[in-house]
Amino acid sequence: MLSAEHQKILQANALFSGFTEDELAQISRFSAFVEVENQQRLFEQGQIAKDFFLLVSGKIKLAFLSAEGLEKVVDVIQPGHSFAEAVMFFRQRKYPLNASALGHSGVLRVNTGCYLKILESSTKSCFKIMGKLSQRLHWATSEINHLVLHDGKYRLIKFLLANAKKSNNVDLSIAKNILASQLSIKPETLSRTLNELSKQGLIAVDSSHIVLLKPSELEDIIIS
Amino acid sequence: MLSAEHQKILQANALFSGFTEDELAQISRFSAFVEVENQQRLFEQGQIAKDFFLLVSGKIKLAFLSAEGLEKVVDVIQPGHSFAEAVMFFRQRKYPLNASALGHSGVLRVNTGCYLKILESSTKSCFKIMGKLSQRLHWATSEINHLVLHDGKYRLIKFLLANAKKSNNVDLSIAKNILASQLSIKPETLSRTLNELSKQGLIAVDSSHIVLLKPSELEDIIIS
DNA sequence: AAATATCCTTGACACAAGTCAAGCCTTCGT
DNA sequence: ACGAAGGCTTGACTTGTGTCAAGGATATTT
Repeated sequence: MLSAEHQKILQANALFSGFTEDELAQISRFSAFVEVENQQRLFEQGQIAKDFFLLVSGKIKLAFLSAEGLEKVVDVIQPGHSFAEAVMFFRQRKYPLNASALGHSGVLRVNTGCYLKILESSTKSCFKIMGKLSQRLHWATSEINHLVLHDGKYRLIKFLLANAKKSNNVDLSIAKNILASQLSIKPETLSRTLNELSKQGLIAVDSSHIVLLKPSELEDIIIS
Repeated sequence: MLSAEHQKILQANALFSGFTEDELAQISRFSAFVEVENQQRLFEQGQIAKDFFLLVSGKIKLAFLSAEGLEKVVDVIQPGHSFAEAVMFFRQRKYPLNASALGHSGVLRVNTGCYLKILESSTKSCFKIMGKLSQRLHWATSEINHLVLHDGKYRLIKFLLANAKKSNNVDLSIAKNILASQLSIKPETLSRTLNELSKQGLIAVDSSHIVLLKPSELEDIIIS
Protein backbone atom coordinates (compact mmCIF):
# COMPACT_ATOMS: atom_id res chain seq x y z
CA MET A 1 0.00 0.00 0.00
CA LEU A 2 1.38 3.38 -0.99
CA SER A 3 1.11 6.69 0.79
CA ALA A 4 -0.79 9.50 -0.93
CA GLU A 5 2.51 11.14 -1.71
CA HIS A 6 3.85 8.05 -3.42
CA GLN A 7 0.62 7.59 -5.34
CA LYS A 8 1.15 11.08 -6.72
CA ILE A 9 4.56 10.03 -7.98
CA LEU A 10 3.07 6.99 -9.71
CA GLN A 11 0.44 9.15 -11.36
CA ALA A 12 3.07 11.52 -12.67
CA ASN A 13 4.72 8.69 -14.61
CA ALA A 14 3.59 8.04 -18.17
CA LEU A 15 2.96 4.35 -17.49
CA PHE A 16 0.21 5.23 -15.01
CA SER A 17 -1.07 8.55 -16.34
CA GLY A 18 -4.02 7.04 -18.20
CA PHE A 19 -5.45 5.23 -15.18
CA THR A 20 -8.60 6.13 -13.26
CA GLU A 21 -8.56 6.88 -9.52
CA ASP A 22 -9.99 3.43 -8.92
CA GLU A 23 -7.34 1.66 -10.94
CA LEU A 24 -4.60 3.66 -9.31
CA ALA A 25 -5.91 2.76 -5.89
CA GLN A 26 -5.92 -0.89 -6.85
CA ILE A 27 -2.32 -0.74 -8.04
CA SER A 28 -1.40 1.09 -4.88
CA ARG A 29 -2.72 -1.82 -2.86
CA PHE A 30 -0.30 -4.12 -4.66
CA SER A 31 2.66 -1.77 -4.42
CA ALA A 32 5.17 -0.80 -1.78
CA PHE A 33 7.82 1.77 -1.10
CA VAL A 34 11.16 0.05 -0.65
CA GLU A 35 14.42 1.53 0.59
CA VAL A 36 17.74 0.02 -0.40
CA GLU A 37 21.18 0.73 0.98
CA ASN A 38 24.22 1.55 -1.12
CA GLN A 39 25.39 -1.52 -3.06
CA GLN A 40 22.34 -3.52 -2.03
CA ARG A 41 20.68 -5.68 -4.69
CA LEU A 42 17.09 -4.90 -5.61
CA PHE A 43 16.79 -7.97 -7.83
CA GLU A 44 19.12 -10.43 -9.47
CA GLN A 45 19.68 -11.91 -12.89
CA GLY A 46 17.53 -15.05 -13.30
CA GLN A 47 15.10 -14.22 -10.49
CA ILE A 48 11.39 -14.51 -11.32
CA ALA A 49 10.00 -11.04 -12.05
CA LYS A 50 6.84 -10.46 -10.03
CA ASP A 51 7.37 -6.69 -9.90
CA PHE A 52 8.65 -3.74 -11.81
CA PHE A 53 9.90 -0.49 -10.34
CA LEU A 54 9.84 3.27 -10.32
CA LEU A 55 12.77 5.13 -8.81
CA VAL A 56 11.92 7.84 -6.30
CA SER A 57 15.32 8.84 -5.01
CA GLY A 58 18.94 7.77 -5.39
CA LYS A 59 20.34 5.83 -8.33
CA ILE A 60 19.92 2.25 -9.52
CA LYS A 61 22.57 0.47 -11.54
CA LEU A 62 21.45 -2.13 -14.08
CA ALA A 63 24.21 -4.54 -15.07
CA PHE A 64 24.92 -7.92 -16.62
CA LEU A 65 27.26 -10.25 -14.82
CA SER A 66 29.14 -12.88 -16.82
CA ALA A 67 30.11 -16.29 -15.46
CA GLU A 68 33.68 -15.02 -15.03
CA GLY A 69 32.48 -12.17 -12.84
CA LEU A 70 32.88 -9.43 -15.43
CA GLU A 71 30.27 -6.72 -15.16
CA LYS A 72 28.71 -4.62 -17.92
CA VAL A 73 26.67 -1.66 -16.73
CA VAL A 74 23.77 -1.24 -19.13
CA ASP A 75 22.12 1.75 -17.54
CA VAL A 76 22.02 3.92 -14.42
CA ILE A 77 18.43 4.83 -13.61
CA GLN A 78 17.64 8.35 -12.41
CA PRO A 79 14.72 9.37 -10.15
CA GLY A 80 11.34 9.52 -11.85
CA HIS A 81 12.09 6.73 -14.27
CA SER A 82 10.65 3.23 -14.36
CA PHE A 83 12.72 0.13 -14.96
CA ALA A 84 12.30 -3.61 -15.54
CA GLU A 85 8.81 -2.99 -16.87
CA ALA A 86 9.67 -4.83 -20.09
CA VAL A 87 10.34 -8.05 -18.21
CA MET A 88 6.65 -8.70 -17.54
CA PHE A 89 6.19 -9.45 -21.24
CA PHE A 90 9.11 -11.86 -21.54
CA ARG A 91 8.14 -15.51 -22.14
CA GLN A 92 10.35 -16.47 -19.25
CA ARG A 93 9.53 -13.82 -16.68
CA LYS A 94 13.04 -13.58 -15.35
CA TYR A 95 15.10 -10.47 -14.84
CA PRO A 96 17.91 -10.59 -17.41
CA LEU A 97 20.26 -8.49 -15.26
CA ASN A 98 21.06 -7.27 -11.75
CA ALA A 99 19.76 -4.07 -10.19
CA SER A 100 21.72 -2.58 -7.32
CA ALA A 101 21.64 0.76 -5.56
CA LEU A 102 24.30 3.42 -6.00
CA GLY A 103 23.86 5.21 -2.70
CA HIS A 104 20.81 4.99 -0.46
CA SER A 105 17.78 4.81 -2.73
CA GLY A 106 13.99 4.62 -2.55
CA VAL A 107 11.85 2.80 -5.12
CA LEU A 108 8.20 2.01 -5.69
CA ARG A 109 7.68 -1.70 -6.29
CA VAL A 110 4.67 -2.43 -8.50
CA ASN A 111 3.12 -5.87 -8.89
CA THR A 112 3.11 -6.93 -12.55
CA GLY A 113 0.05 -9.17 -12.25
CA CYS A 114 -2.10 -6.32 -10.99
CA TYR A 115 -0.72 -3.93 -13.57
CA LEU A 116 -1.30 -6.34 -16.46
CA LYS A 117 -4.89 -6.91 -15.40
CA ILE A 118 -5.58 -3.21 -15.61
CA LEU A 119 -3.77 -2.92 -18.91
CA GLU A 120 -6.20 -5.44 -20.37
CA SER A 121 -8.95 -2.86 -20.23
CA SER A 122 -7.10 0.11 -21.66
CA THR A 123 -5.57 0.23 -25.12
CA LYS A 124 -4.51 3.76 -24.32
CA SER A 125 -2.21 2.48 -21.59
CA CYS A 126 -1.09 -0.33 -23.88
CA PHE A 127 0.08 2.29 -26.34
CA LYS A 128 2.07 3.98 -23.58
CA ILE A 129 3.74 0.69 -22.81
CA MET A 130 4.39 -0.03 -26.46
CA GLY A 131 5.98 3.39 -26.76
CA LYS A 132 8.19 2.64 -23.79
CA LEU A 133 9.18 -0.78 -25.07
CA SER A 134 10.00 0.50 -28.54
CA GLN A 135 12.00 3.34 -27.02
CA ARG A 136 14.06 0.79 -25.09
CA LEU A 137 14.41 -1.31 -28.22
CA HIS A 138 15.54 1.66 -30.24
CA TRP A 139 18.14 2.49 -27.64
CA ALA A 140 19.38 -1.10 -27.55
CA THR A 141 19.72 -1.45 -31.30
CA SER A 142 21.57 1.83 -31.63
CA GLU A 143 23.82 0.69 -28.78
CA ILE A 144 24.66 -2.44 -30.75
CA ASN A 145 25.39 -0.20 -33.71
CA HIS A 146 27.78 1.93 -31.65
CA LEU A 147 29.49 -1.06 -30.08
CA VAL A 148 30.22 -2.75 -33.36
CA LEU A 149 30.76 0.09 -35.78
CA HIS A 150 32.67 2.52 -33.56
CA ASP A 151 35.44 2.59 -30.98
CA GLY A 152 35.59 3.64 -27.35
CA LYS A 153 36.70 7.18 -28.10
CA TYR A 154 33.66 7.65 -30.32
CA ARG A 155 31.32 6.41 -27.59
CA LEU A 156 32.93 8.65 -24.98
CA ILE A 157 32.56 11.75 -27.14
CA LYS A 158 28.99 10.78 -27.96
CA PHE A 159 28.29 10.50 -24.22
CA LEU A 160 29.89 13.85 -23.48
CA LEU A 161 27.92 15.64 -26.19
CA ALA A 162 24.68 13.96 -25.08
CA ASN A 163 25.20 14.94 -21.44
CA ALA A 164 26.51 18.45 -21.89
CA LYS A 165 24.49 21.32 -20.51
CA LYS A 166 24.06 24.59 -22.33
CA SER A 167 27.28 25.84 -20.78
CA ASN A 168 29.08 22.97 -22.50
CA ASN A 169 30.09 21.23 -19.33
CA VAL A 170 29.36 17.78 -18.02
CA ASP A 171 29.04 16.84 -14.37
CA LEU A 172 29.46 13.13 -13.90
CA SER A 173 26.93 11.99 -11.33
CA ILE A 174 28.47 8.53 -11.30
CA ALA A 175 31.94 7.14 -10.62
CA LYS A 176 34.30 6.93 -13.58
CA ASN A 177 34.62 3.15 -13.40
CA ILE A 178 30.85 2.87 -13.82
CA LEU A 179 30.88 5.27 -16.72
CA ALA A 180 33.65 3.18 -18.25
CA SER A 181 31.52 0.05 -17.98
CA GLN A 182 28.58 1.86 -19.56
CA LEU A 183 30.80 2.84 -22.47
CA SER A 184 32.10 -0.73 -22.60
CA ILE A 185 35.71 0.20 -21.99
CA LYS A 186 38.03 -0.38 -19.03
CA PRO A 187 38.62 2.40 -16.47
CA GLU A 188 42.23 2.60 -17.66
CA THR A 189 41.13 3.21 -21.23
CA LEU A 190 38.62 5.85 -20.14
CA SER A 191 41.32 7.63 -18.20
CA ARG A 192 43.72 7.51 -21.16
CA THR A 193 41.09 8.71 -23.62
CA LEU A 194 40.06 11.65 -21.44
CA ASN A 195 43.75 12.47 -21.15
CA GLU A 196 44.23 12.32 -24.90
CA LEU A 197 41.28 14.65 -25.56
CA SER A 198 42.61 17.03 -22.90
CA LYS A 199 46.06 17.17 -24.50
CA GLN A 200 44.42 17.97 -27.83
CA GLY A 201 42.73 20.90 -26.08
CA LEU A 202 39.25 19.64 -26.89
CA ILE A 203 38.11 19.21 -23.28
CA ALA A 204 39.22 20.15 -19.77
CA VAL A 205 38.89 17.64 -16.98
CA ASP A 206 38.70 18.45 -13.28
CA SER A 207 37.82 15.21 -11.46
CA SER A 208 34.14 14.67 -12.20
CA HIS A 209 33.69 18.00 -13.94
CA ILE A 210 34.39 18.11 -17.66
CA VAL A 211 34.26 21.16 -19.91
CA LEU A 212 33.85 20.79 -23.66
CA LEU A 213 36.25 23.40 -25.00
CA LYS A 214 35.65 22.73 -28.68
CA PRO A 215 32.28 21.01 -29.06
CA SER A 216 32.19 21.45 -32.82
CA GLU A 217 35.52 19.71 -33.24
CA LEU A 218 34.26 16.89 -31.05
CA GLU A 219 31.26 16.57 -33.33
CA ASP A 220 33.60 16.40 -36.30
CA ILE A 221 35.42 13.44 -34.79
CA ILE A 222 32.31 11.34 -34.44
CA ILE A 223 30.99 12.22 -37.89
CA SER A 224 34.13 11.37 -39.82
CA MET B 1 -5.10 -5.17 -51.71
CA LEU B 2 -4.02 -8.70 -51.00
CA SER B 3 -5.02 -11.93 -52.66
CA ALA B 4 -6.91 -14.52 -50.58
CA GLU B 5 -3.76 -16.58 -50.40
CA HIS B 6 -1.75 -13.70 -49.00
CA GLN B 7 -4.50 -12.84 -46.53
CA LYS B 8 -4.16 -16.41 -45.23
CA ILE B 9 -0.47 -15.82 -44.64
CA LEU B 10 -1.23 -12.63 -42.70
CA GLN B 11 -3.77 -14.43 -40.57
CA ALA B 12 -1.25 -17.16 -39.72
CA ASN B 13 1.06 -14.58 -38.15
CA ALA B 14 0.69 -13.85 -34.46
CA LEU B 15 0.42 -10.10 -35.05
CA PHE B 16 -2.82 -10.57 -36.97
CA SER B 17 -4.25 -13.70 -35.42
CA GLY B 18 -6.60 -11.88 -33.05
CA PHE B 19 -8.33 -9.85 -35.77
CA THR B 20 -11.84 -10.32 -37.08
CA GLU B 21 -12.57 -11.01 -40.77
CA ASP B 22 -13.63 -7.42 -41.13
CA GLU B 23 -10.48 -6.02 -39.63
CA LEU B 24 -8.33 -8.33 -41.72
CA ALA B 25 -10.13 -7.22 -44.87
CA GLN B 26 -9.52 -3.62 -43.93
CA ILE B 27 -5.82 -4.23 -43.44
CA SER B 28 -5.71 -6.13 -46.69
CA ARG B 29 -7.00 -3.04 -48.47
CA PHE B 30 -4.01 -1.10 -47.16
CA SER B 31 -1.48 -3.80 -47.93
CA ALA B 32 0.34 -5.07 -50.96
CA PHE B 33 2.48 -7.94 -52.08
CA VAL B 34 5.89 -6.65 -53.15
CA GLU B 35 8.63 -8.53 -54.94
CA VAL B 36 12.24 -7.45 -54.62
CA GLU B 37 15.27 -8.59 -56.58
CA ASN B 38 18.51 -9.82 -55.07
CA GLN B 39 20.41 -6.93 -53.42
CA GLN B 40 17.49 -4.54 -53.87
CA ARG B 41 16.62 -2.23 -50.98
CA LEU B 42 13.18 -2.56 -49.41
CA PHE B 43 13.71 0.47 -47.20
CA GLU B 44 16.58 2.62 -46.04
CA GLN B 45 17.96 3.95 -42.78
CA GLY B 46 16.32 7.32 -42.04
CA GLN B 47 13.36 6.86 -44.36
CA ILE B 48 9.91 7.59 -42.87
CA ALA B 49 8.25 4.33 -41.85
CA LYS B 50 4.73 4.18 -43.28
CA ASP B 51 4.73 0.39 -43.44
CA PHE B 52 5.96 -2.73 -41.77
CA PHE B 53 6.50 -6.09 -43.41
CA LEU B 54 5.96 -9.82 -43.36
CA LEU B 55 8.30 -12.01 -45.37
CA VAL B 56 6.64 -14.54 -47.66
CA SER B 57 9.61 -15.96 -49.54
CA GLY B 58 13.35 -15.38 -49.85
CA LYS B 59 15.50 -13.66 -47.24
CA ILE B 60 15.76 -10.08 -46.02
CA LYS B 61 18.95 -8.67 -44.55
CA LEU B 62 18.65 -5.98 -41.87
CA ALA B 63 21.83 -3.97 -41.42
CA PHE B 64 23.22 -0.72 -40.07
CA LEU B 65 25.48 1.32 -42.28
CA SER B 66 28.00 3.66 -40.71
CA ALA B 67 29.14 6.93 -42.25
CA GLU B 68 32.38 5.22 -43.30
CA GLY B 69 30.45 2.57 -45.19
CA LEU B 70 30.96 -0.21 -42.68
CA GLU B 71 28.02 -2.57 -42.46
CA LYS B 72 26.73 -4.50 -39.44
CA VAL B 73 24.15 -7.15 -40.23
CA VAL B 74 21.71 -7.24 -37.33
CA ASP B 75 19.43 -9.99 -38.56
CA VAL B 76 18.49 -12.07 -41.58
CA ILE B 77 14.73 -12.51 -41.71
CA GLN B 78 13.29 -15.89 -42.71
CA PRO B 79 9.88 -16.48 -44.38
CA GLY B 80 6.88 -16.23 -42.07
CA HIS B 81 8.43 -13.58 -39.87
CA SER B 82 7.48 -9.93 -39.57
CA PHE B 83 10.00 -7.13 -39.39
CA ALA B 84 10.17 -3.36 -38.77
CA GLU B 85 6.92 -3.55 -36.80
CA ALA B 86 8.60 -1.87 -33.81
CA VAL B 87 9.31 1.27 -35.83
CA MET B 88 5.68 2.39 -35.80
CA PHE B 89 6.00 3.16 -32.09
CA PHE B 90 9.21 5.17 -32.37
CA ARG B 91 8.84 8.87 -31.66
CA GLN B 92 10.61 9.58 -34.90
CA ARG B 93 8.99 7.08 -37.22
CA LYS B 94 12.14 6.42 -39.19
CA TYR B 95 13.66 3.09 -40.05
CA PRO B 96 16.88 2.80 -38.04
CA LEU B 97 18.52 0.44 -40.56
CA ASN B 98 18.50 -0.81 -44.14
CA ALA B 99 16.55 -3.80 -45.39
CA SER B 100 17.73 -5.49 -48.57
CA ALA B 101 16.92 -8.77 -50.25
CA LEU B 102 19.24 -11.76 -50.29
CA GLY B 103 17.99 -13.42 -53.43
CA HIS B 104 14.63 -12.78 -55.08
CA SER B 105 12.10 -12.26 -52.28
CA GLY B 106 8.40 -11.59 -51.75
CA VAL B 107 7.03 -9.53 -48.86
CA LEU B 108 3.68 -8.29 -47.65
CA ARG B 109 3.75 -4.56 -46.99
CA VAL B 110 1.30 -3.47 -44.27
CA ASN B 111 0.29 0.13 -43.66
CA THR B 112 1.09 1.15 -40.08
CA GLY B 113 -1.67 3.76 -39.85
CA CYS B 114 -4.36 1.24 -40.63
CA TYR B 115 -2.85 -1.36 -38.33
CA LEU B 116 -2.57 1.07 -35.43
CA LYS B 117 -6.19 2.12 -35.81
CA ILE B 118 -7.32 -1.47 -35.42
CA LEU B 119 -4.96 -2.02 -32.50
CA GLU B 120 -6.75 0.80 -30.68
CA SER B 121 -9.77 -1.41 -30.25
CA SER B 122 -8.09 -4.62 -29.16
CA THR B 123 -5.97 -4.98 -26.05
CA LYS B 124 -5.52 -8.62 -26.98
CA SER B 125 -3.64 -7.61 -30.10
CA CYS B 126 -1.79 -5.00 -28.09
CA PHE B 127 -0.51 -7.77 -25.86
CA LYS B 128 0.71 -9.68 -28.91
CA ILE B 129 2.62 -6.62 -30.01
CA MET B 130 4.01 -6.02 -26.54
CA GLY B 131 5.16 -9.62 -26.51
CA LYS B 132 6.88 -9.15 -29.84
CA LEU B 133 8.52 -5.90 -28.79
CA SER B 134 9.78 -7.32 -25.52
CA GLN B 135 11.10 -10.38 -27.34
CA ARG B 136 13.07 -8.09 -29.65
CA LEU B 137 14.26 -6.09 -26.66
CA HIS B 138 15.33 -9.19 -24.84
CA TRP B 139 17.30 -10.35 -27.86
CA ALA B 140 18.95 -6.95 -28.23
CA THR B 141 20.01 -6.67 -24.61
CA SER B 142 21.46 -10.18 -24.58
CA GLU B 143 23.27 -9.31 -27.82
CA ILE B 144 24.84 -6.32 -26.06
CA ASN B 145 25.82 -8.67 -23.26
CA HIS B 146 27.51 -11.05 -25.71
CA LEU B 147 29.26 -8.30 -27.60
CA VAL B 148 30.79 -6.75 -24.52
CA LEU B 149 31.41 -9.66 -22.22
CA HIS B 150 32.54 -12.28 -24.73
CA ASP B 151 34.80 -12.66 -27.77
CA GLY B 152 34.15 -13.66 -31.36
CA LYS B 153 34.92 -17.33 -30.80
CA TYR B 154 32.30 -17.47 -28.05
CA ARG B 155 29.69 -15.90 -30.33
CA LEU B 156 30.52 -18.27 -33.18
CA ILE B 157 30.16 -21.35 -30.95
CA LYS B 158 26.93 -19.96 -29.53
CA PHE B 159 25.63 -19.53 -33.05
CA LEU B 160 26.65 -23.06 -34.06
CA LEU B 161 24.98 -24.62 -31.02
CA ALA B 162 21.83 -22.55 -31.52
CA ASN B 163 21.56 -23.50 -35.18
CA ALA B 164 22.48 -27.18 -34.96
CA LYS B 165 19.91 -29.77 -35.91
CA LYS B 166 19.45 -32.99 -34.01
CA SER B 167 22.13 -34.60 -36.13
CA ASN B 168 24.56 -31.98 -34.80
CA ASN B 169 25.18 -30.34 -38.11
CA VAL B 170 24.64 -26.81 -39.28
CA ASP B 171 23.78 -25.77 -42.82
CA LEU B 172 24.55 -22.13 -43.39
CA SER B 173 21.75 -20.65 -45.44
CA ILE B 174 23.66 -17.41 -45.79
CA ALA B 175 27.09 -16.42 -47.09
CA LYS B 176 29.97 -16.56 -44.64
CA ASN B 177 30.70 -12.86 -44.89
CA ILE B 178 27.14 -12.11 -43.82
CA LEU B 179 27.41 -14.54 -40.93
CA ALA B 180 30.66 -12.83 -39.96
CA SER B 181 28.92 -9.46 -39.86
CA GLN B 182 26.10 -10.92 -37.74
CA LEU B 183 28.70 -12.21 -35.29
CA SER B 184 30.42 -8.82 -35.42
CA ILE B 185 33.73 -10.18 -36.67
CA LYS B 186 35.53 -9.85 -40.01
CA PRO B 187 35.29 -12.64 -42.62
CA GLU B 188 39.00 -13.32 -42.13
CA THR B 189 38.51 -13.85 -38.42
CA LEU B 190 35.53 -16.13 -39.00
CA SER B 191 37.59 -18.21 -41.40
CA ARG B 192 40.48 -18.44 -38.94
CA THR B 193 38.24 -19.33 -36.01
CA LEU B 194 36.47 -22.08 -37.94
CA ASN B 195 39.89 -23.35 -38.90
CA GLU B 196 41.07 -23.30 -35.31
CA LEU B 197 38.03 -25.28 -34.12
CA SER B 198 38.55 -27.76 -36.95
CA LYS B 199 42.17 -28.34 -36.04
CA GLN B 200 41.10 -28.98 -32.45
CA GLY B 201 38.78 -31.65 -33.82
CA LEU B 202 35.68 -29.98 -32.40
CA ILE B 203 33.96 -29.36 -35.72
CA ALA B 204 34.28 -30.39 -39.37
CA VAL B 205 33.75 -27.79 -42.07
CA ASP B 206 32.80 -28.54 -45.68
CA SER B 207 32.02 -25.21 -47.33
CA SER B 208 28.62 -24.21 -45.92
CA HIS B 209 28.09 -27.49 -44.11
CA ILE B 210 29.43 -27.73 -40.56
CA VAL B 211 29.34 -30.78 -38.31
CA LEU B 212 29.68 -30.42 -34.55
CA LEU B 213 31.94 -33.34 -33.65
CA LYS B 214 32.11 -32.65 -29.94
CA PRO B 215 29.11 -30.52 -28.92
CA SER B 216 29.66 -31.01 -25.22
CA GLU B 217 33.22 -29.70 -25.44
CA LEU B 218 31.93 -26.71 -27.38
CA GLU B 219 29.44 -26.06 -24.58
CA ASP B 220 32.31 -26.21 -22.11
CA ILE B 221 34.18 -23.50 -23.97
CA ILE B 222 31.32 -21.01 -23.75
CA ILE B 223 30.58 -21.76 -20.12
CA SER B 224 34.11 -21.29 -18.84
C1' DA C 1 45.18 13.97 12.37
C1' DA C 2 46.42 9.55 11.31
C1' DA C 3 44.91 5.44 9.26
C1' DT C 4 42.29 3.07 5.89
C1' DA C 5 39.93 2.17 1.97
C1' DT C 6 38.51 3.35 -2.57
C1' DC C 7 39.04 5.29 -6.74
C1' DC C 8 41.85 7.08 -10.35
C1' DT C 9 45.97 7.43 -13.15
C1' DT C 10 50.20 5.91 -15.47
C1' DG C 11 53.56 2.77 -17.47
C1' DA C 12 55.04 -1.60 -19.55
C1' DC C 13 53.52 -5.39 -21.83
C1' DA C 14 50.35 -8.92 -24.12
C1' DC C 15 46.99 -10.32 -27.20
C1' DA C 16 42.77 -10.53 -29.94
C1' DA C 17 41.19 -8.86 -33.90
C1' DG C 18 41.59 -5.69 -37.86
C1' DT C 19 44.02 -4.42 -42.23
C1' DC C 20 46.26 -5.16 -46.43
C1' DA C 21 47.50 -8.07 -50.02
C1' DA C 22 47.85 -12.11 -52.66
C1' DG C 23 46.14 -16.35 -54.25
C1' DC C 24 42.54 -19.92 -54.53
C1' DC C 25 38.25 -21.82 -55.44
C1' DT C 26 33.60 -21.78 -56.91
C1' DT C 27 29.80 -20.02 -59.55
C1' DC C 28 27.87 -17.64 -63.33
C1' DG C 29 27.32 -15.69 -67.88
C1' DT C 30 28.51 -15.46 -72.63
C1' DA D 1 34.36 -24.36 -72.29
C1' DC D 2 36.23 -20.22 -71.16
C1' DG D 3 36.91 -16.10 -68.70
C1' DA D 4 35.21 -13.05 -65.22
C1' DA D 5 33.54 -12.03 -60.80
C1' DG D 6 32.73 -12.82 -56.23
C1' DG D 7 33.53 -15.12 -52.19
C1' DC D 8 36.81 -17.56 -49.21
C1' DT D 9 41.28 -18.50 -47.20
C1' DT D 10 45.98 -17.59 -45.72
C1' DG D 11 50.04 -14.91 -44.39
C1' DA D 12 52.40 -10.82 -42.59
C1' DC D 13 51.83 -6.82 -40.18
C1' DT D 14 49.49 -3.15 -37.33
C1' DT D 15 46.67 -1.44 -33.74
C1' DG D 16 43.29 -0.73 -30.17
C1' DT D 17 42.29 -2.24 -25.93
C1' DG D 18 42.95 -5.26 -22.03
C1' DT D 19 46.00 -6.86 -18.18
C1' DC D 20 49.04 -6.38 -14.51
C1' DA D 21 51.30 -3.71 -11.27
C1' DA D 22 52.58 0.34 -8.85
C1' DG D 23 51.85 4.86 -7.29
C1' DG D 24 48.92 8.98 -6.36
C1' DA D 25 44.78 11.29 -5.06
C1' DT D 26 40.65 11.71 -2.47
C1' DA D 27 37.28 10.52 0.76
C1' DT D 28 35.90 8.07 5.11
C1' DT D 29 36.58 6.24 9.70
C1' DT D 30 38.31 6.12 14.22
